[in-house]
Amino acid sequence: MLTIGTLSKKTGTKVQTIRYYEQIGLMPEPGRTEGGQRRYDNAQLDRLSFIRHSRQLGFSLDAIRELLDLSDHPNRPCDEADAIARRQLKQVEQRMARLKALRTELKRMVHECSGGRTGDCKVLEVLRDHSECLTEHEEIGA
Amino acid sequence: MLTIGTLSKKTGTKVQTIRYYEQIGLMPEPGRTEGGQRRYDNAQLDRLSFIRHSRQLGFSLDAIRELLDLSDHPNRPCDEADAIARRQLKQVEQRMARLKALRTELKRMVHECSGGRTGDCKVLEVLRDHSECLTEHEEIGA
DNA sequence: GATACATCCTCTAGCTGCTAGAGGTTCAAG
DNA sequence: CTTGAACCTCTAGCAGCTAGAGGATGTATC
Repeated sequence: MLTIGTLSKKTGTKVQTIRYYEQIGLMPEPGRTEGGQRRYDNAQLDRLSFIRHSRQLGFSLDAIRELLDLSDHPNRPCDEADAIARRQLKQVEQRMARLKALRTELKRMVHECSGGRTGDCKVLEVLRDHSECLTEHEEIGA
Repeated sequence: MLTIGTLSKKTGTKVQTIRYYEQIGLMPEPGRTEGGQRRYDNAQLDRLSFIRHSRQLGFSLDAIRELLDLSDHPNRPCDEADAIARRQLKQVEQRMARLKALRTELKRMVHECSGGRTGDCKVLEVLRDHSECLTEHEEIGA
């Protein structure tokens, strides 16, 4: 029987976050002591590890909900899990492409700054005038 | 004299967002008509373009606040603007590195999935057991 | 059995950066 | 003068947590 604190340490998830996962139905309601404190078993530890690892790989909580559901039904075909992972991969690739364009632009800004007064600062100038950019970049909402 | 809608179209910023920027003090309070509607001038259009462009380059609203302040004082040395841009560049590079590790892992997961039942799905298996990962990856909070 | 104190509990509010909607007013064209 | 698009304010919501108040519990030690 594990306390929430132990679970927290074992998975690297904050105590508050574990309670939050329970609240949104991602973690099941655990057993309680007479005094009302949560006690977990190993299955729940595994589940939290799964969640945590999926988060590290960038999956949304909604995607994780689906993945957990699939994981709970070993006899279903796994196309769906595969599709979710592919979707995630695609997203990651898109984000990388956008970041690449940003990096180019930022590098250029920084390299051209000559260290004078803000009045002639290349960094600020570029921000003032998008037409000075070589690449299209659209980071907002990434 | 520009309406908020015109400003919105010219900069690609939603009307609500412009009002939000005003609320948090990023945009100045504009003049108003007798009836209470906002009217902007070109200086304010420029300012919003600056904000918008900076957002596209991934700067936080706090960073933009600093950059705007620097831009308003052309006689100060521009080291600071340069530092903010360098910081941003560093962040972008860190995020790219993290995404790269993720991509590797996701690719591997997807390629190894043989299309059977969820019980033997490689995707789910990897999520269950971090030790199957080749790389360290820590996306959370990216 | 008493005491200390770390850990637990619930609840509310806050973070970033918007976005959406309700319910009502103003402006400009015809 | 009427219509209808665009404006106004206000509140609440999104993801995914995180922090803090104010109090109860569990366990180790004496």
